[in-house]
Amino acid sequence: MLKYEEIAKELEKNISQNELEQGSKLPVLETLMGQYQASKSTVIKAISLLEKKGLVYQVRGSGIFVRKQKRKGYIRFTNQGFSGELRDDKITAKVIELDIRKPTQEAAESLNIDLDEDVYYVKRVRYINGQTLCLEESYYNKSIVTYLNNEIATNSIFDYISEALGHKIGFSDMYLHVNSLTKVEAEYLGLQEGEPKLFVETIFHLNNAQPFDFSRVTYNYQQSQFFFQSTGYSM
Amino acid sequence: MLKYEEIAKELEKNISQNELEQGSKLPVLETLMGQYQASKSTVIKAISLLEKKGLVYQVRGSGIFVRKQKRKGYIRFTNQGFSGELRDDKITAKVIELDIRKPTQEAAESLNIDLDEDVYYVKRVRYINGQTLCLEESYYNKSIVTYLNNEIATNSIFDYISEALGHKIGFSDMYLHVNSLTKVEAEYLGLQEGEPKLFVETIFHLNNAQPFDFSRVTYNYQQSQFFFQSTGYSM
DNA sequence: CAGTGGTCTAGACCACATA
DNA sequence: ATGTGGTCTAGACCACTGG
Repeated sequence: MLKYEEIAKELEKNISQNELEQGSKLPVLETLMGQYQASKSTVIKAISLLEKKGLVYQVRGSGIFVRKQKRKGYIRFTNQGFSGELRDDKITAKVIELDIRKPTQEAAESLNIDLDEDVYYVKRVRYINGQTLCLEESYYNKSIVTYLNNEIATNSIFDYISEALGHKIGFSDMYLHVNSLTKVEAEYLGLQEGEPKLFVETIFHLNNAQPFDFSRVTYNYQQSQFFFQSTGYSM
Repeated sequence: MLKYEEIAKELEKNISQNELEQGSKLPVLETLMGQYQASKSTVIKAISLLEKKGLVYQVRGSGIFVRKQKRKGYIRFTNQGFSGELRDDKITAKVIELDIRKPTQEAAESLNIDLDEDVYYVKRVRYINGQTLCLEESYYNKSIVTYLNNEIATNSIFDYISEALGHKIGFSDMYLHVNSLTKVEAEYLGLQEGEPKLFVETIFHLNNAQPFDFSRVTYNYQQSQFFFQSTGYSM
């Protein structure tokens, strides 16, 4: 673990342990430099990381202050997308389908493969604290995600890909829509046809930019309360 | 303008002018250092900025590559929220109401003011390329935003706040829901009652963390196609 | 104008990707 | 093994805030 990550982690721990309120001032840079035996740049880098996460805000010439989320019960939406953060809640999944097949046109384009290449297709319903959260269909490029089974799909597929298969997950592109539930979708989510839905398509890439997963997710609007922190207004 | 911002701007210009494809490799760091007469750290900082914007991705030990958006016609959703980016399209606004009043309970809490303090209330419909984009209600803390009129509200209120009033806009907290349109909302947006909507509440803060604007925005789902780029998967 | 955060540099050294 | 990106440092200097 890098030094600036270490420092960021420590600071984060201090903030939550001491239950610092919004607006609380952190120690000045020089103090932090001494405390963590690090150079100014390194400390600033650590703090910028926290700023990116939405935990602090910096005011030039004044100080570094704690930032807090006002409302509770919202799913945090970060630069990693939702899924990276859902680990905090009790998320479970039920696998509905899992097989090897040929991709749809859209999946093939998104994954940058031919229509006759194999993909793992996974259809799951995910639950948050016992309620249906979303219906998910995913297409994994089989030449990258070489094996999948029911047990893996019931837990975190991404953990498996990075830990067991040793792939490094990189960036992703998300496309969001709002629309009405089809009959089939409504049944899976325990809702009524025509009720609203949040529909998110995501293309996940490896570290080296190769797409390995194309997913189409329909969210239960009753559980879909998202929180998003923006940082800085420039231009 | 800072040196690393300058470099980032130049690089961005080069990417778009040369129409570089996804995966194109940028010159190596040493070249860029020479080209812009800057130190390694400064160049890296510039590139990190571009990475944050979703324009490039970096692969350690390999290079820096161009990243491109696959689908067209989506509104980009960045760390600045939507509005920061909407400038590219033809956005217009029609003011429906504009007056000084007392805040609602929710607005008072969000703005951190008392129920008997004054706010500017603005209700607008915004259009994108002639179509209704959203219905927006905003509450501005009058002790900060001391004056507003119809003309300002027809254009960009935020430009006015930062340029004419000299305030520095800082971070914001956004809360997203999906739900169904009420009859009134549907009328403003030219849709039917019960159709889906994306509903976003945002608290905007100044540089010094003081909230100055609480807004409630209902989006026309037909125009609400958002694009979001995530960077990096850690933890 | 004092206090504090932020930029920028040169250079040592490290970590990863690719062949 | 080599090329390439990234961390880290010490210190000079700059920019903003607030009394």
